[in-house]
Amino acid sequence: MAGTKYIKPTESELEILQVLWNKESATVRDVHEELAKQKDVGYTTTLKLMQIMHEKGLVKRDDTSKTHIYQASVSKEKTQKHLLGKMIDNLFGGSSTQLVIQALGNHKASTQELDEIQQLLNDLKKH
Amino acid sequence: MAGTKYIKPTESELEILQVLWNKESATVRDVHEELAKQKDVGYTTTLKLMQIMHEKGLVKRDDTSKTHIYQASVSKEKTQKHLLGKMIDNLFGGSSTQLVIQALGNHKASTQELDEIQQLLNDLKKH
DNA sequence: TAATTATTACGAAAAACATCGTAAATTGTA
DNA sequence: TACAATTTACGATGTTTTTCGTAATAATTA
Repeated sequence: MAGTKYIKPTESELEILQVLWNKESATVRDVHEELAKQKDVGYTTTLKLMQIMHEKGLVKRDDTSKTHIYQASVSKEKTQKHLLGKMIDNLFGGSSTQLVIQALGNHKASTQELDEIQQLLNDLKKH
Repeated sequence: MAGTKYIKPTESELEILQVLWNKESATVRDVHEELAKQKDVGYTTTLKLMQIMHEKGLVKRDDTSKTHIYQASVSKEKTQKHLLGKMIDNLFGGSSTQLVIQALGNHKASTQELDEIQQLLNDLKKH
Protein backbone atom coordinates (compact mmCIF):
# COMPACT_ATOMS: atom_id res chain seq x y z
CA MET A 1 0.00 0.00 0.00
CA ALA A 2 1.13 3.52 -0.66
CA GLY A 3 2.11 5.45 2.44
CA THR A 4 -0.77 7.29 3.97
CA LYS A 5 -0.45 11.02 3.72
CA TYR A 6 1.70 12.53 6.41
CA ILE A 7 -0.22 14.75 8.75
CA LYS A 8 1.80 17.52 10.23
CA PRO A 9 0.99 18.02 13.88
CA THR A 10 0.37 21.58 14.97
CA GLU A 11 2.43 23.11 17.72
CA SER A 12 -0.10 22.24 20.42
CA GLU A 13 -0.47 18.76 19.07
CA LEU A 14 3.27 18.30 19.30
CA GLU A 15 3.18 19.21 22.97
CA ILE A 16 0.65 16.48 23.52
CA LEU A 17 2.57 13.94 21.48
CA GLN A 18 5.61 14.76 23.54
CA VAL A 19 3.76 13.73 26.68
CA LEU A 20 2.35 10.60 25.08
CA TRP A 21 5.75 9.52 23.82
CA ASN A 22 7.09 9.77 27.35
CA LYS A 23 4.24 7.97 29.01
CA GLU A 24 3.40 5.27 26.49
CA SER A 25 -0.28 5.67 27.31
CA ALA A 26 -2.25 8.24 29.23
CA THR A 27 -5.68 9.66 29.93
CA VAL A 28 -6.69 13.17 29.00
CA ARG A 29 -6.19 14.13 32.62
CA ASP A 30 -2.68 12.70 32.68
CA VAL A 31 -1.75 14.67 29.62
CA HIS A 32 -3.46 17.79 30.82
CA GLU A 33 -1.64 17.78 34.12
CA GLU A 34 1.67 17.57 32.32
CA LEU A 35 0.75 20.44 30.05
CA ALA A 36 -0.52 22.51 32.94
CA LYS A 37 2.99 22.45 34.39
CA GLN A 38 4.23 24.28 31.34
CA LYS A 39 1.38 26.56 30.42
CA ASP A 40 -1.99 27.82 31.47
CA VAL A 41 -4.68 25.89 29.69
CA GLY A 42 -8.14 24.52 30.43
CA TYR A 43 -8.97 20.85 30.70
CA THR A 44 -11.52 20.87 27.91
CA THR A 45 -8.99 22.47 25.62
CA THR A 46 -6.68 19.53 26.05
CA LEU A 47 -9.59 17.16 25.64
CA LYS A 48 -10.70 18.80 22.43
CA LEU A 49 -7.21 18.75 21.00
CA MET A 50 -6.86 15.07 21.75
CA GLN A 51 -10.21 14.38 20.12
CA ILE A 52 -9.10 16.22 17.02
CA MET A 53 -5.83 14.34 17.03
CA HIS A 54 -7.83 11.14 17.16
CA GLU A 55 -9.83 12.18 14.11
CA LYS A 56 -6.63 12.99 12.29
CA GLY A 57 -5.13 9.68 13.27
CA LEU A 58 -2.32 11.14 15.32
CA VAL A 59 -3.38 9.17 18.38
CA LYS A 60 -5.34 6.03 19.02
CA ARG A 61 -7.48 5.36 22.02
CA ASP A 62 -9.14 2.65 23.99
CA ASP A 63 -12.66 3.80 24.73
CA THR A 64 -14.09 0.63 26.17
CA SER A 65 -14.36 2.23 29.54
CA LYS A 66 -15.68 5.67 30.18
CA THR A 67 -12.25 7.15 30.73
CA HIS A 68 -10.50 6.82 27.43
CA ILE A 69 -6.88 5.82 27.27
CA TYR A 70 -4.72 7.39 24.61
CA GLN A 71 -1.53 6.45 22.85
CA ALA A 72 0.47 8.17 20.18
CA SER A 73 -0.09 6.47 16.86
CA VAL A 74 2.73 8.26 15.09
CA SER A 75 6.22 7.38 16.15
CA LYS A 76 8.57 9.88 17.63
CA GLU A 77 11.25 8.95 15.11
CA LYS A 78 9.06 9.34 12.04
CA THR A 79 7.80 12.67 13.27
CA GLN A 80 11.29 13.87 14.03
CA LYS A 81 12.44 12.78 10.61
CA HIS A 82 9.64 14.60 8.82
CA LEU A 83 9.90 17.86 10.66
CA LEU A 84 13.66 17.84 10.58
CA GLY A 85 13.66 17.27 6.85
CA LYS A 86 11.26 20.11 6.41
CA MET A 87 13.43 22.39 8.45
CA ILE A 88 16.54 21.43 6.53
CA ASP A 89 14.79 22.27 3.29
CA ASN A 90 13.09 25.44 4.46
CA LEU A 91 15.77 26.93 6.60
CA PHE A 92 19.11 25.40 5.74
CA GLY A 93 18.94 25.30 1.98
CA GLY A 94 18.70 21.54 1.97
CA SER A 95 22.03 21.05 3.71
CA SER A 96 21.89 18.82 6.75
CA THR A 97 25.50 19.69 7.36
CA GLN A 98 24.64 23.31 7.86
CA LEU A 99 22.02 22.33 10.35
CA VAL A 100 24.41 20.09 12.22
CA ILE A 101 26.97 22.84 12.42
CA GLN A 102 24.43 25.27 13.81
CA ALA A 103 23.15 22.73 16.29
CA LEU A 104 26.60 21.86 17.57
CA GLY A 105 27.69 25.46 17.62
CA ASN A 106 24.89 26.73 19.77
CA HIS A 107 23.60 24.10 22.13
CA LYS A 108 26.55 22.82 24.05
CA ALA A 109 27.13 19.12 24.00
CA SER A 110 29.17 17.13 26.50
CA THR A 111 32.44 15.48 25.54
CA GLN A 112 30.73 12.16 25.77
CA GLU A 113 28.07 13.27 23.30
CA LEU A 114 30.71 14.58 20.96
CA ASP A 115 32.40 11.19 21.10
CA GLU A 116 29.13 9.58 20.22
CA ILE A 117 28.71 11.75 17.18
CA GLN A 118 32.30 11.16 16.15
CA GLN A 119 31.67 7.47 16.29
CA LEU A 120 28.66 7.91 14.06
CA LEU A 121 30.68 9.94 11.60
CA ASN A 122 33.29 7.23 11.36
CA ASP A 123 30.62 4.67 10.65
CA LEU A 124 29.14 6.87 7.97
CA LYS A 125 32.49 7.40 6.29
CA LYS A 126 33.25 3.69 6.22
CA HIS A 127 29.76 3.33 4.77
CA MET B 1 17.82 47.84 26.07
CA ALA B 2 16.49 44.38 26.71
CA GLY B 3 16.22 42.20 23.62
CA THR B 4 13.10 42.88 21.68
CA LYS B 5 10.65 40.03 21.68
CA TYR B 6 11.42 37.38 19.13
CA ILE B 7 8.80 37.15 16.43
CA LYS B 8 8.39 33.75 14.98
CA PRO B 9 7.91 33.87 11.22
CA THR B 10 5.08 31.82 9.84
CA GLU B 11 5.73 29.22 7.19
CA SER B 12 4.92 31.59 4.33
CA GLU B 13 7.00 34.30 5.89
CA LEU B 14 9.94 31.95 6.05
CA GLU B 15 9.66 31.29 2.35
CA ILE B 16 9.92 35.01 1.75
CA LEU B 17 12.81 35.45 4.15
CA GLN B 18 14.57 32.64 2.34
CA VAL B 19 14.41 34.64 -0.88
CA LEU B 20 15.49 37.86 0.79
CA TRP B 21 18.45 36.21 2.44
CA ASN B 22 19.63 35.01 -0.93
CA LYS B 23 19.14 38.29 -2.72
CA GLU B 24 20.19 40.81 -0.11
CA SER B 25 17.48 43.15 -1.29
CA ALA B 26 14.51 42.75 -3.56
CA THR B 27 11.21 44.19 -4.69
CA VAL B 28 7.90 42.49 -4.14
CA ARG B 29 7.99 41.40 -7.75
CA ASP B 30 11.45 39.88 -7.37
CA VAL B 31 10.30 37.89 -4.39
CA HIS B 32 7.06 36.92 -5.98
CA GLU B 33 8.73 35.57 -9.08
CA GLU B 34 10.94 33.38 -6.96
CA LEU B 35 7.99 32.07 -5.00
CA ALA B 36 5.99 31.49 -8.16
CA LYS B 37 8.63 28.99 -9.24
CA GLN B 38 7.81 26.88 -6.25
CA LYS B 39 4.11 27.34 -5.79
CA ASP B 40 1.02 28.85 -7.26
CA VAL B 41 0.30 32.14 -5.60
CA GLY B 42 -0.99 35.58 -6.57
CA TYR B 43 1.08 38.72 -6.63
CA THR B 44 -1.05 40.57 -4.12
CA THR B 45 -0.73 37.69 -1.73
CA THR B 46 3.01 38.08 -1.70
CA LEU B 47 2.63 41.82 -1.39
CA LYS B 48 0.27 41.53 1.54
CA LEU B 49 2.54 39.10 3.30
CA MET B 50 5.51 41.38 2.89
CA GLN B 51 3.50 44.31 4.23
CA ILE B 52 2.58 42.31 7.28
CA MET B 53 6.18 41.27 7.72
CA HIS B 54 7.11 44.92 7.63
CA GLU B 55 4.61 45.70 10.39
CA LYS B 56 6.04 42.87 12.44
CA GLY B 57 9.56 44.08 11.88
CA LEU B 58 10.71 41.01 10.01
CA VAL B 59 11.74 43.09 7.01
CA LYS B 60 12.72 46.67 6.43
CA ARG B 61 12.06 48.62 3.31
CA ASP B 62 13.08 51.67 1.41
CA ASP B 63 9.91 53.37 0.26
CA THR B 64 11.38 56.58 -1.04
CA SER B 65 10.48 55.59 -4.56
CA LYS B 66 7.19 54.14 -5.61
CA THR B 67 8.57 50.65 -5.94
CA HIS B 68 9.58 49.66 -2.44
CA ILE B 69 12.79 47.78 -1.88
CA TYR B 70 12.83 45.19 0.84
CA GLN B 71 15.51 43.60 2.95
CA ALA B 72 15.34 41.00 5.67
CA SER B 73 15.76 42.63 9.04
CA VAL B 74 16.26 39.39 10.90
CA SER B 75 19.42 37.48 10.20
CA LYS B 76 19.41 34.02 8.79
CA GLU B 77 21.66 32.81 11.58
CA LYS B 78 19.53 34.17 14.40
CA THR B 79 16.41 32.74 12.87
CA GLN B 80 18.00 29.37 12.36
CA LYS B 81 19.23 29.41 15.91
CA HIS B 82 15.83 30.23 17.35
CA LEU B 83 13.85 27.71 15.37
CA LEU B 84 16.45 25.03 15.79
CA GLY B 85 16.50 25.58 19.53
CA LYS B 86 12.77 25.34 19.63
CA MET B 87 12.83 22.11 17.68
CA ILE B 88 15.48 20.64 19.93
CA ASP B 89 13.36 21.44 22.95
CA ASN B 90 10.02 20.42 21.53
CA LEU B 91 11.00 17.38 19.59
CA PHE B 92 14.33 16.07 20.82
CA GLY B 93 13.95 16.41 24.55
CA GLY B 94 16.51 19.19 24.66
CA SER B 95 19.31 17.06 23.24
CA SER B 96 21.09 18.59 20.29
CA THR B 97 23.01 15.36 19.96
CA GLN B 98 19.85 13.45 19.26
CA LEU B 99 18.97 15.91 16.58
CA VAL B 100 22.40 15.67 15.00
CA ILE B 101 22.20 11.91 14.94
CA GLN B 102 18.83 12.01 13.25
CA ALA B 103 19.98 14.59 10.74
CA LEU B 104 23.10 12.68 9.79
CA GLY B 105 21.27 9.41 9.71
CA ASN B 106 18.62 10.47 7.26
CA HIS B 107 19.84 13.11 4.91
CA LYS B 108 22.95 11.85 3.22
CA ALA B 109 26.02 14.00 3.49
CA SER B 110 29.06 13.86 1.26
CA THR B 111 32.41 12.69 2.55
CA GLN B 112 33.61 16.23 2.31
CA GLU B 113 30.78 17.44 4.50
CA LEU B 114 31.47 14.72 7.00
CA ASP B 115 35.07 15.86 7.15
CA GLU B 116 33.90 19.35 7.79
CA ILE B 117 31.79 18.24 10.69
CA GLN B 118 34.61 16.13 12.05
CA GLN B 119 36.82 19.17 11.98
CA LEU B 120 34.23 21.08 13.93
CA LEU B 121 33.96 18.31 16.49
CA ASN B 122 37.70 18.35 17.04
CA ASP B 123 37.63 22.07 17.61
CA LEU B 124 34.81 21.72 20.07
CA LYS B 125 36.62 19.05 22.00
CA LYS B 126 39.79 21.08 22.24
CA HIS B 127 37.70 24.10 23.10
C1' DT C 1 -30.68 6.02 46.52
C1' DA C 2 -29.39 10.77 45.91
C1' DA C 3 -25.84 13.98 45.41
C1' DT C 4 -21.37 15.01 43.95
C1' DT C 5 -17.60 14.52 40.89
C1' DA C 6 -15.25 13.28 36.61
C1' DT C 7 -15.44 12.58 31.83
C1' DT C 8 -16.81 12.98 27.15
C1' DA C 9 -19.42 15.27 23.34
C1' DC C 10 -20.68 19.20 21.01
C1' DG C 11 -20.59 23.55 19.36
C1' DA C 12 -19.24 28.13 19.11
C1' DA C 13 -16.17 31.98 19.41
C1' DA C 14 -11.70 34.11 18.95
C1' DA C 15 -7.20 34.43 16.96
C1' DA C 16 -3.90 33.62 13.48
C1' DC C 17 -2.91 32.79 8.60
C1' DA C 18 -3.36 32.80 3.75
C1' DT C 19 -5.49 34.42 -0.26
C1' DC C 20 -7.11 37.57 -3.50
C1' DG C 21 -10.09 41.40 -5.70
C1' DT C 22 -10.53 46.20 -6.39
C1' DA C 23 -9.23 50.86 -6.30
C1' DA C 24 -5.92 54.53 -6.01
C1' DA C 25 -1.45 56.32 -7.04
C1' DT C 26 2.63 56.47 -9.70
C1' DT C 27 5.49 55.59 -13.55
C1' DG C 28 6.56 54.84 -18.20
C1' DT C 29 5.34 55.34 -23.05
C1' DA C 30 2.89 56.15 -27.42
C1' DT D 1 -0.72 64.90 -22.92
C1' DA D 2 -3.24 60.77 -22.58
C1' DC D 3 -3.09 55.83 -22.25
C1' DA D 4 -1.30 51.68 -20.39
C1' DA D 5 1.17 49.14 -17.04
C1' DT D 6 2.96 48.60 -12.45
C1' DT D 7 2.68 49.03 -7.72
C1' DT D 8 0.82 49.88 -3.30
C1' DA D 9 -3.16 50.20 -0.04
C1' DC D 10 -7.13 48.35 1.80
C1' DG D 11 -10.46 45.33 2.95
C1' DA D 12 -12.95 41.05 2.61
C1' DT D 13 -13.20 36.11 2.76
C1' DG D 14 -12.09 31.44 3.91
C1' DT D 15 -9.40 28.17 6.44
C1' DT D 16 -6.93 26.43 10.28
C1' DT D 17 -5.83 26.56 15.01
C1' DT D 18 -6.73 27.46 19.74
C1' DT D 19 -9.71 28.03 23.35
C1' DC D 20 -13.45 27.15 26.36
C1' DG D 21 -18.46 26.90 27.99
C1' DT D 22 -22.38 23.92 28.47
C1' DA D 23 -24.79 19.74 28.55
C1' DA D 24 -25.07 14.84 28.72
C1' DT D 25 -23.29 10.61 30.62
C1' DA D 26 -20.97 7.65 33.74
C1' DA D 27 -18.73 6.77 38.11
C1' DT D 28 -18.05 7.62 42.89
C1' DT D 29 -19.50 8.39 47.54
C1' DA D 30 -22.19 10.02 51.34
